[in-house]
Amino acid sequence: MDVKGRNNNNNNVVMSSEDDEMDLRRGPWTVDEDLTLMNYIATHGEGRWNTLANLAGLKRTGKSCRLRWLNYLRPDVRRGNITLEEQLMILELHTRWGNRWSKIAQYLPGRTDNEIKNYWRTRVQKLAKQLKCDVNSKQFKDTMRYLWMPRLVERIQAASAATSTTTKAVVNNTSSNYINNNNGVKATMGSTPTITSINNEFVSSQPHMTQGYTLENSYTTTSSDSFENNISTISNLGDNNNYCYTSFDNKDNPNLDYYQPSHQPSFSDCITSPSGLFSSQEITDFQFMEPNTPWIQNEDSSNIFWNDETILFLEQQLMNDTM
DNA sequence: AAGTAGATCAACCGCCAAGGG
DNA sequence: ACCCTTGGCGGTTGATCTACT
Repeated sequence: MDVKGRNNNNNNVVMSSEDDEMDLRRGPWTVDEDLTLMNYIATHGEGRWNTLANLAGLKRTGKSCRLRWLNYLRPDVRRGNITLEEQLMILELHTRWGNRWSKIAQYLPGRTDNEIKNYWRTRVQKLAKQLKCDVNSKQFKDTMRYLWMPRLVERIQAASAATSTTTKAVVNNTSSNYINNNNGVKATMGSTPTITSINNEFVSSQPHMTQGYTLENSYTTTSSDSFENNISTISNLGDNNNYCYTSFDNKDNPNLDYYQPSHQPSFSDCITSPSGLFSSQEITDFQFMEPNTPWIQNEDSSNIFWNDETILFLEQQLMNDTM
């Protein structure tokens, strides 16, 4: 991943006069800063971000450190395309909670609120614009619920059916990309530079990094939340048509008549992988799986969902509705 | 090859709530 | 009750990437 963002000009960081006095850095983080932050947190833990920034010797605000850690450096942050299942989950949760991105992110393992927010703004709002209606209008919401989401479920099934026969081969191919031993865990992505954890210390061989993540620790729930006990589980969608999309059970439960639940797996069953393609053991084998895997990037799943055919279809449906 | 427009997403901003003194 | 610090959130920006002409 390239270091990019605001004020990125060969690491020349723009500072306000106030920041200049404070000697605070802004703009894109350097690899050295990342390593400093990661190593400090590995040793001392997170929290008390302003103090942390000072003690770690980072010329950053506590807020900036917190954001960098939560959105980018955290080991369980997952990167890469939003999967079809995740898209469905986002649409579903957004109908329930609106723009409460952090809340939505809680149900998408490894995804940050920032990423979901970006997804929504760039994809969903774009589509609303293409359909010439307001993203918050009833018309658009109905279109999502009754047209997009069922269609998305179909596509998930279709994609899953196509890939299920090659799952094992994929596992074998992908696992060869990793080095995982007792001394260090290394994440690789083609020619992408790496950050390696050796004896609990992060080092970088090249000036960029990729993210590893563990799935099993990245999705948590609490028994006190009745909604979470009835969490919608969007998973196993391609499992011999035995897919499920179990509904929210609260009184303000959205109308989910676009799905056809066939069985109710346990919550943990449904979170081992977004598509349920791998067993728990197979997932465990990928402690540092790269994002570029078939069930994370369903052959550019965004295009499957947002292609011209789909847009045309939706436009026609909307036309019919308004006639 | 160069220019351009649109898409992406890391990072920042401002606001708010919680908690402690 | 008030002030200050901290953490968290949603909204926004803008540098970079990518696709297209």
